[in-house]
Amino acid sequence: MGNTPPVGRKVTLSDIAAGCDVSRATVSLVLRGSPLVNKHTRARVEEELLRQGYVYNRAAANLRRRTSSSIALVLNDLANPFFAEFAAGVDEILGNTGFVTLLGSTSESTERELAVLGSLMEHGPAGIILSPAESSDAQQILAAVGSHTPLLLFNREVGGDIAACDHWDRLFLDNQHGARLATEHLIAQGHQRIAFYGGHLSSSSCRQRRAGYTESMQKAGLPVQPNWMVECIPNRLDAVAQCDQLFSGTAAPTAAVCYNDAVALGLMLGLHKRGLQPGRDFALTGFDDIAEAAVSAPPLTTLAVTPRARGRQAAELILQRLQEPSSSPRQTIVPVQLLVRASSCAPHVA
Amino acid sequence: MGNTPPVGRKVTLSDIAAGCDVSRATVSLVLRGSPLVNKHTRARVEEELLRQGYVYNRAAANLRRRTSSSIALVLNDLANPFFAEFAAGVDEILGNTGFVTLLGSTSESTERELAVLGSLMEHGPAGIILSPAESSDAQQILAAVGSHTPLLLFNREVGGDIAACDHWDRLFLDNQHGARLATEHLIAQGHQRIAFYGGHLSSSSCRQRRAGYTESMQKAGLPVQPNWMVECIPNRLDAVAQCDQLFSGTAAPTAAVCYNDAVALGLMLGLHKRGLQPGRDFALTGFDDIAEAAVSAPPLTTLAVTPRARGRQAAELILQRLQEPSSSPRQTIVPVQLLVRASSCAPHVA
DNA sequence: CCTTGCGTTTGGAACGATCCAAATTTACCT
DNA sequence: AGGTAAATTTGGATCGTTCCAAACGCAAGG
Repeated sequence: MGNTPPVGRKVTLSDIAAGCDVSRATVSLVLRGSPLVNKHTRARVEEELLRQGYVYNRAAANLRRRTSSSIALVLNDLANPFFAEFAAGVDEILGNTGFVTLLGSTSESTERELAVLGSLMEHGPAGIILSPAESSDAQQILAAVGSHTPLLLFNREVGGDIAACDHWDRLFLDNQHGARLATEHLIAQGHQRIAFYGGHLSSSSCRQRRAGYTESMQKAGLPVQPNWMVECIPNRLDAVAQCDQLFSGTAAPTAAVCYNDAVALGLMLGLHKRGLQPGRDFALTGFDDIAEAAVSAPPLTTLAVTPRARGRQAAELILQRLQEPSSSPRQTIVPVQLLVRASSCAPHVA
Repeated sequence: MGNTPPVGRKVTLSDIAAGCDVSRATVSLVLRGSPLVNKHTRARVEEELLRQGYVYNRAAANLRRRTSSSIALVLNDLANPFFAEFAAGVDEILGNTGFVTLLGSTSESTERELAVLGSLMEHGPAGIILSPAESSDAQQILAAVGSHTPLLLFNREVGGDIAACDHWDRLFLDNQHGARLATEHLIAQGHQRIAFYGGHLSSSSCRQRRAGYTESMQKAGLPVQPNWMVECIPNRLDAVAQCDQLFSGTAAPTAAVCYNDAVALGLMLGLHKRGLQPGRDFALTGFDDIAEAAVSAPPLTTLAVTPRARGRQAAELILQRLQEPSSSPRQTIVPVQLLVRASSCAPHVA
C-alpha cells in the first residue's frame, strides 16, 4: 500500500484520489472542507494529502470556476516610503483574505504603466489598485484594463477624458483641506508672508495643495508674491537646490507650506545654508508625516496621512467592490490630520 | 458580418476563431507569432483580436504548458526603504522579462511568513525570492515551499538545519567586511574607544557586522568594553532611547559603528540630547546609505549597498536558475562601499 | 492520373481543478 | 424484509489554452 508520489511532476488531485481509492470529486470536496464527505473518508484523504505533499493548484481551480484570487497593485513609485507603506497595508489585508498581490511598479513612466497593466491583465486579476503616473491618460488606461475589471484609483486623478472612467472607485487624500489646515496654522502663529514650496504642477495632488493654500491666504486677506510659489522635484535634493528662489524677490517670506515632508526637510537644509535656523528664524510645515518628520531637527509640523492605513483601506474598498460589482462608484476622500511640532514657530522678531 | 463580443464573459480564443472562421489552433498559433500561419489568415485573425478586445489568459496557457510566469517575492519588511528599493529593482527586471511579481510581506513574523509562502505556492510561482524574518526556520520554510521551486535567499541566513537547504541560492551583503571598513576608518581617524551600536543579535546581519567590528578592534589591539556593545530595535526611535547605555560605564566611547543608518540617525539625536554634537564631539558611521544619510546634519558616513541594484541582481539570479535548474547552487556575496562623510570626524580634543 | 512534397490548417485530447446530476450506500421506520 | 429518505460518492463534461498527429489544398514531377 501507499504508492510513491510522482517524480518530475507536481502532485495532483488525481494522484491523491488514486492513492486512497476515491474519486477526484471526493478529494476536491475534502480540499474545500465540504460537510458532505464522511469523517473517515476525509481522514484517509487528508493523510494521503500530507503523505504525498500535495499543493493546491489555484490557477486550475480559478480557470474552472471562472474566478480570480489576485489583485493587481500598480504604483508609480514603490521606492517612495509613502507607497511602500501603502503597499504593505494593501498586502496585509489581501493576505488575510486569501488574495495574492500582483505587484507592478511604473517609475512614473506612462509607457511602462500601460505595459505593466497589460501584462498583469493577462493574469486575470479580480481587481486593480492603481496609483497612476503623473501624466497618465484615462483613455489609454481604460483601453489597457477593459471595463470588466474593477479599478480603484489611488492618490491621484488621471488626465484626459475622465468622464469615460467615472465607473472607477477613487481613494484620495484631502489635499486641499490639509494645505488649508497648515496655512491657517501658520497664519494663527502670526505669519503674513507665507510661501508654498515644492512639487510639480503636473500632479493633481500638488494643484490641490496649492489650491488649499491659496484659499486660506485669500480668506485671510493676505497677498501672495509670485516668487513664493516655487516648483521643484518632490525630493530632498532638489528642494535644497531651489531654496534661494524663495528669497529672490523683495519681500522674503517668513514661513512656507511645503508640498511634502521630503521637500520640507530639504528646505530646512537650504535654510541652514543661508544661515537661517528653521523653527526659529523661519517656520515651515510638511505633508505625509514620514518617519523622520518626528525626529528631524527641529521636529517637523506636518499632515499625517497614515499610508499604511490607506493601503488597508484601499484593499478593503476593492474587496467591497468585488462583493457588489454593480453598486454605484464611490469616491472616498480621507481627512488628514495636522501634527504641530517645533518647526512651525511664531515669526522671529529681529 | 462581425458578430458582437460575448456579454457577461471574457473573450476567448474560441470567440476569435468563430469570429473569423478558423480553428482555435490557428488563432493560438497567431497569438504566439508562429511562422506557420499564412500572411492573410494572420491579418484576419489579428483584426478580429482587436475588434473583440481579446485578452490572453496566461493562467490557462500555463496550465496546459505546465509552465509558470510568476516569481514570488517575500519580504520581511516592505515598509523599510531598503526593501522597498529592493522590490522596485526586482520588479524592474521581472517586468521586462514577462514575469509578474507575486508580492508577500511578512512583517518579521515567522507565522505569517509560512502562511504567505503557502498561499503564494498555490499560485505556482516559477521561483521565490525570500528575505526571511529574523527567526525563520530552514525546515519549516522548506516544508512550505517544497524542493521543486528554486529559492533565492536574500540578505539573511535562516536558522535551524541549514544543511537541508543547501540547494538554495544565496545573495548576501558583505556585512562583515563592511563593518571592518567602518571600524578601520574610525581607527585611522585616531579613535580608540569605539562602540558597536544597535541591532538585534538574533539577526544574522547584525552578528556579521559585529564580527567585522570585533575583528578590526582585535587586529588593532584595542579593547572593547561590555557597555560599548548595545543592542536596540533597528529603528530610529529605539536608537534614541538606548543612547545612554553607551555612557553608563567608566570609559565613554568617542565613536560608534552603528548597525545601520536608521540607528545612526537615532543615535545622533540621542547625542544631541546629551549635549554632544555628532561629527564634532562624537564620530559615527551607519550602514545602508539610505536617502537621508547624505543630507542629515552632519551628513552620515556609511556603507552603500545599493538596494535597487541588489533587487535587479536577485531577479537576474533567479532567472538564471530557471535557465539551468540543476547547476550547483550559488552563493553571492556583494561588496559594500564605504562613503566617508562628515559624521566620522577625528576625536575631539577637550 | 497518381504520387510526392510543401505550406497551412485542424480536430481532439490534454493540463488540474470544479460542477452537476445521477448512482450508490447507509440509516431508519413500519 | 421492504420501502423510503438521507448521507455519501462518483463519472463525465467543462474552464481557455496548447500540443500533436493527421488532413487538407495545391503545384510539380513522373
